[in-house]
Amino acid sequence: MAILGVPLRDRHPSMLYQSSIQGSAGGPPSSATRPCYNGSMYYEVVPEGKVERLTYQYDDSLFEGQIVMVPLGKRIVPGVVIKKVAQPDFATKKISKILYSTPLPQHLLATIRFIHEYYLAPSGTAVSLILPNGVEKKRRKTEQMFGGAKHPPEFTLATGPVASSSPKFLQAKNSGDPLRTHHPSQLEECLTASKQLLADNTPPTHTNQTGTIPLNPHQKNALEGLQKAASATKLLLGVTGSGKTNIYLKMALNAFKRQLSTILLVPEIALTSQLVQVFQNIFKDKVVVIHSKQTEAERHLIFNALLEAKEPLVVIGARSALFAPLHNLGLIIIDEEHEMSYYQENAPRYSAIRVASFMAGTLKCDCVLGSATPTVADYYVAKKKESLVLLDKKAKAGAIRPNVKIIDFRNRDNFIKNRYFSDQLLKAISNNLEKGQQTLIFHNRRGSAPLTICEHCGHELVCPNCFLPLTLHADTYEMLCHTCDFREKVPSTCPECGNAELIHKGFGTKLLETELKHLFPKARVMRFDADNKKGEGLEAVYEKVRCGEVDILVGTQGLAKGLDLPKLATVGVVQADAGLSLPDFAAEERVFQLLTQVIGRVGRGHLETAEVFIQTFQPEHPVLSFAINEDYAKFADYTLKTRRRGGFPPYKYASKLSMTLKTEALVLKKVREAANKLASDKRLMVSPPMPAFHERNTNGYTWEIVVRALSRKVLIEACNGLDKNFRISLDPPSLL
DNA sequence: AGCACGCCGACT
DNA sequence: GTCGGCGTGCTC
Repeated sequence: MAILGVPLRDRHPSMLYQSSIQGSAGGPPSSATRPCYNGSMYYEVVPEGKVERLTYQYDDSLFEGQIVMVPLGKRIVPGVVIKKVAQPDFATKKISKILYSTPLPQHLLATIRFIHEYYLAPSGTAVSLILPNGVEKKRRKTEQMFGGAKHPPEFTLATGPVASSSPKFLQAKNSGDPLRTHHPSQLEECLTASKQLLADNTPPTHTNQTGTIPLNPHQKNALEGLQKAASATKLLLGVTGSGKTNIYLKMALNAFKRQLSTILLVPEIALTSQLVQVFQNIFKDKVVVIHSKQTEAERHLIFNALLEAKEPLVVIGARSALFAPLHNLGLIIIDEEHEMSYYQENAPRYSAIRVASFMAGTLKCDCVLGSATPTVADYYVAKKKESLVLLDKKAKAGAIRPNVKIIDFRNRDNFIKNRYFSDQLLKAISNNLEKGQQTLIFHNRRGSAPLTICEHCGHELVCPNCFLPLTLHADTYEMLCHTCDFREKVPSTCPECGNAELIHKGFGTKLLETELKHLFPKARVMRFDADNKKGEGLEAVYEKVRCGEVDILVGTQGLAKGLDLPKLATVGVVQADAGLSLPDFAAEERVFQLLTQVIGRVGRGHLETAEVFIQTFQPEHPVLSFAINEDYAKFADYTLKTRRRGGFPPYKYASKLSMTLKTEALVLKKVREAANKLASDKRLMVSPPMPAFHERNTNGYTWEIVVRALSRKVLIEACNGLDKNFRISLDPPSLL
């Protein structure tokens, strides 16, 4: 690749077999790229940080995408070489160090630019997404790094020589297989399939790969639909239990056979051990899991291995895994694509869905979005682009539709025995207790009581940092801020007037837990929410519930994801409309998603009957009936109509501009100024400035403007020239 | 992240 | 008229 150590061209050979991006974008004419032995060469580099491209000098040829260290102010920071340029008319500093001879894959360079232009984010923040923390650091030998006891379960060090071409520390661990301890689940067939595959002794490392993933006719249909879809990004709308995983596996295997890697994004890796297992059974040591428990050094080593990998891999991880430096990326799968965790809230504010879609377009590869409840915006786009594929048959024989009952919270006759739990729900719980079956109770508020006020003077207890109401936690006798974790002992008297008339209003999961323990003294009640002790994650709770150590599980919506409990007979939603009153265009959508997930927890064919009780103040709300009837299409039509009427996404592009300053007067002045300026453009729909949902914190006061336009280009242009104090959020998933 | 720059109030 | 507080923005 090089003569006398000098590369012949700016494109690394590893990029050549890939489809080139955007024609000739980037590369200078070949005459300019000829090696230059004594003169200086100049390169645009994007350093990490809130920075754009800066020009540096270097005495040798460099590849586009090479990772370097550059001086920036008084510091030396990592950066990425973007392209070679002519000598600029200003003084330049010298690139301090070359960190890797292998450059980043071309599609990631295009992605840096995309995030900058599409989200108005500084290019340097996009670079930070790609480079691991401490790329510049020397790391100890891998044996030491991965040999410790604290390393995560999915990884282990392969000690000694291994007859495999993959990097040693990427080897998947095969001991402690959760398959042996776990009960059947929605992934059962995949597990069976992968076991068969193992029995056939045809791991993908062998070239004469004959193993196949058995697909039922519906799945086969869906796969064909995906292959025929008009655009690179496709939406797989698959109901719970329809076997989307089989289709993911099949497509990843197809990519693998073509020597191409797959990235599989999941909302939270902690809840995904089964999915990881299924992929590891098929792809063995070619599976690389990226998760939040990895240390900086481990992540760095994985980055190195991916960058240098010569063979296809399957990378599984949360949002940030999308930026894995794979040179042969051939497929992106995003599971549960509606999840909020695919949006990054801090700079660069981006949607992993949109960025993945861009990457797929760039690489001309598939991007599959999977969900039973996709966002209506993604549904709308997929349908319009003829890239929507339905998978609506349950794969599992014997799966039943749960019996869903709506209970009117306003009718107190339904709540004679208890003010939070309807008589019907209580009856179902006692039935379950007799039969040794389990109950799941959902409520969206943590703590005991979300509001504490003085009856005498009306003073409300608020957090001194966030100015948000403090929540009573009766078990520890503390007042807690759910935003900044501030805590104090419950005051006996009002801090304002000194009166002892403090009362606690509303109810949270801790209160419900206490109530249930009262109502069913013999039952084993457990609570799961963000207040659980460290180390007592969902997996641990899940295991306890599975083993039958718990009769009633109370929790927030975090519980709704991924649980598969064979003895679960009843699910209760304490107040289903809690989210409907939020002043946000996506509020109904999130309630629909939650209810659908909740209903999906039961009726998986383990028991003959399954019941869901939905208590609500708005029993006639259409979103409830769409969820109960499991009718996504009707829900989407209804929601799209209201979006069109209100001028919200996907019919208009939206941007939220927020500014935080020391004094209210100052923000107000600046925000009004900007709003007036924006309003002069008739193509824009500008909301009057509003105080933010979290109006006040220690940094000052926050106000917001929402700007909408039919054209995204118009919106971008309008947002581009604004006051630098604005935080710009384009296509925000929520306007709260 | 660190530093220069500049704008405003307090003081020689 | 000068010193120094800190808020703003640049770093090739």
